[in-house]
Amino acid sequence: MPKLGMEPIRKAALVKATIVEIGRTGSLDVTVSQIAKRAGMSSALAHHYFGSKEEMFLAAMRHIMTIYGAEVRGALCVAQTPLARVHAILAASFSPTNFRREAVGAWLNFWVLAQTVPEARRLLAVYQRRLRSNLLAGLRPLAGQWAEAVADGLSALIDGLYLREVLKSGAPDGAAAVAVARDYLTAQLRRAETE
Amino acid sequence: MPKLGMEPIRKAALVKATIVEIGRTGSLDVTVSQIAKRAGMSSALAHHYFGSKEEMFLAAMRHIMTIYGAEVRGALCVAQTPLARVHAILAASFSPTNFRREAVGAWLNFWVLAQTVPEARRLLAVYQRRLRSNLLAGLRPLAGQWAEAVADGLSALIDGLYLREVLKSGAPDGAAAVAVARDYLTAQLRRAETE
DNA sequence: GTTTTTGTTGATTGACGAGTCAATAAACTT
DNA sequence: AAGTTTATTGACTCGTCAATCAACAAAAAC
Repeated sequence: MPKLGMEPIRKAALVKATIVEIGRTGSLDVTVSQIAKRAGMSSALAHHYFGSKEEMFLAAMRHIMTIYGAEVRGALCVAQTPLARVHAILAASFSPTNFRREAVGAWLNFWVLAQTVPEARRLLAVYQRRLRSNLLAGLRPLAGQWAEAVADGLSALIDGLYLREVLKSGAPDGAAAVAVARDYLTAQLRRAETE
Repeated sequence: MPKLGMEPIRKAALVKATIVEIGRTGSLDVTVSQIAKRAGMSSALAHHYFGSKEEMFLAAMRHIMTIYGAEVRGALCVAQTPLARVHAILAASFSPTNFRREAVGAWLNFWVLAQTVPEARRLLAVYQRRLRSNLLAGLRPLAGQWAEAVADGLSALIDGLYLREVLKSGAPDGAAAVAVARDYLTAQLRRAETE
């Protein structure tokens, strides 16, 4: 049976299954067996490819971040004006993808993981730096010397709005979140103009 | 040995121990035995007073919320002007209390819990409504018809800034978070004035 | 064609943990 | 004084689970 070159396929399947299982249970309390079963293999094989459960979590985290990063890049490359670039980031941050159960479970639990696992914290820091620099690229032409302050506020607001949307009862409303974020942006830009 | 009237004492000790253990491990992966040991009793007794571990978590969550609520009330009652009231809420939200390891662990993990445990979600909704109404009381005289929008943005910003501060490497900086939030407030109020 | 590398799993190990139970003992009730 | 309620725990049940290992199979290398 052994086809060669299975490693990347198996690993990808495990990463996907890990994210699905975290989404299903809403916590990191998922067993390697559950993950392996969903990925169509034995738990021993999962341990063979990733040395431990923690490695699986970290790989899953990397994958979630990669997807988010790709979405942002995709939205950015069609944006022509600085303002459009910022709007594109907002749209990508509150896209339906990010509100899927698996993504929500992943983000919330990765925040928990980042408290204690240095590698998880590092990954989160990378994401935050990238978001900030993407925002800055759009904001500098718009807000000049205030660009940094606006970028800091806006990136925190993005996380906060996301948290609100995913934890409120009822379906999350990405459009509403975008509206609040744009409102913040408008207020800050108007101030930057008049000062 | 059996003194009567131990129930409230034991329960309080267990709640406190639960929060400490969650803070110590950074996750909900704490055993009833660990909690009971820290609270100075057997795990059987812990099960006797709270029927299950989940009940302990929920009691801990209620306790954290109560403390936060008390801090906000305390700060509010010395504030004379509407603006001072909003500032008081910001100060309370980013007080050193909330940046203690135990509080951080509690909040992050309660967000995770709120995904799947209805009672946890309810408690979080109560906290959010209270925060919003406290903000509104201060904002209405300042922002008039825009008060609601500003309150929504500000409360999300509070959560987002908290998340950033606790997950960044290095000690959290409450003052910096307050500064960003005040900045947002200033920008929104200026706009409300001129429109 | 034998050796090495890669893929794969069933079975096992060794540990831990939530919740229950029976038993003990002190304090209140009648 | 007998009975009831409250406090308390050691021991136990029943289950789970991460990680390892031995073994087998097929492809590649030599």
